Amino acid sequence: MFSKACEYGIKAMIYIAQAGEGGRLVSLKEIAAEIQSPVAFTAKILQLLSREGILLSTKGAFGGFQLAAAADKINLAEIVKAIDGDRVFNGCGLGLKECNALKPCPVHFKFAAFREQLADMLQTTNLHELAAGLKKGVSFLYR
Amino acid sequence: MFSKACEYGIKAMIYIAQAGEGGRLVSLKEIAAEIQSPVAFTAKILQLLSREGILLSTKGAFGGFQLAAAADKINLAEIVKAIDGDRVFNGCGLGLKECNALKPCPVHFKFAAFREQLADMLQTTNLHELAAGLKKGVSFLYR
DNA sequence: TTTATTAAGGATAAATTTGTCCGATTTATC
DNA sequence: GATAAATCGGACAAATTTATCCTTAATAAA
Repeated sequence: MFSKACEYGIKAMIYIAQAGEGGRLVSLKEIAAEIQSPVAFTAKILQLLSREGILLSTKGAFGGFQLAAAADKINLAEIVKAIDGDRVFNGCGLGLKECNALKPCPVHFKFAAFREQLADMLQTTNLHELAAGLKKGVSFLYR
Repeated sequence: MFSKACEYGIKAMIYIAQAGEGGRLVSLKEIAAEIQSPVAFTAKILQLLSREGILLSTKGAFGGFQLAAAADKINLAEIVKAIDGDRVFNGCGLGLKECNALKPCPVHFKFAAFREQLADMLQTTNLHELAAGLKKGVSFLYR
């Protein structure tokens, strides 16, 4: 569904939303430990998210990352788009370059409905609610 | 969503359903040309589908492939499972090894509904209907 | 000012997926 | 029996994704 990079990216953002409340900066080391991801690879992903403007980074001692907006203003779609592009939202189910209602692949209309549901879900799910579940201990970032 | 191998596999099966009516054997060469896929790679995928029992292969001159069952008895879920395994059906959206209602990842329940819809769609979509669209010229396998 | 800590970023390596090549085998036809 | 057409299957190569290493730059604190 998503690339590994995107999975790490989503987990990192959820963790930062949960751990970075009150403007506290969260370090790469802490993030990678909490989401059980390879440190250097995670660094690349956080760099990307920073360049994309949905994360803020601060260098130097006691530096780290924080969300670029309130957690309830950042949705999953933004993160997925930043890392995996819009393949998830627009890409053809059978990989055709051009696939649309006028010249559809055989599964085009079967997929359309469901792709729309996915897009809607990603757009309406924000980091605040996901972080809340984590905080309450009803959801988990590893295992 | 699906691997490239799986995309080719689905396209190949749809094409065979359409071109192999009346028990006609369809050759690898023809299939690869029609779905615009690399011949040798497609061969591997068809071999796999044959081993999985959803395709029948015949060696030798005038040999080729045919569906192992009536087109309306083969659904997309079988093909996807044969090639990509059940990752699509069971895998966690964030890549966790263990992710279930008892120990869910943060997006588990958000994904569950939609994954179910996907599984349902794949299970209820059969090759016959997809091939029909192709035959009528309302859907396409390349571009 | 020195030191420790932290992110940035380039180069490289490992793993996986995708794709190619080629000889062996099977089968129909001449 | 020889030949041509077709799949099988193993080895290899290329491309992409995932992961690592190392140097540089920035910042806070001692």
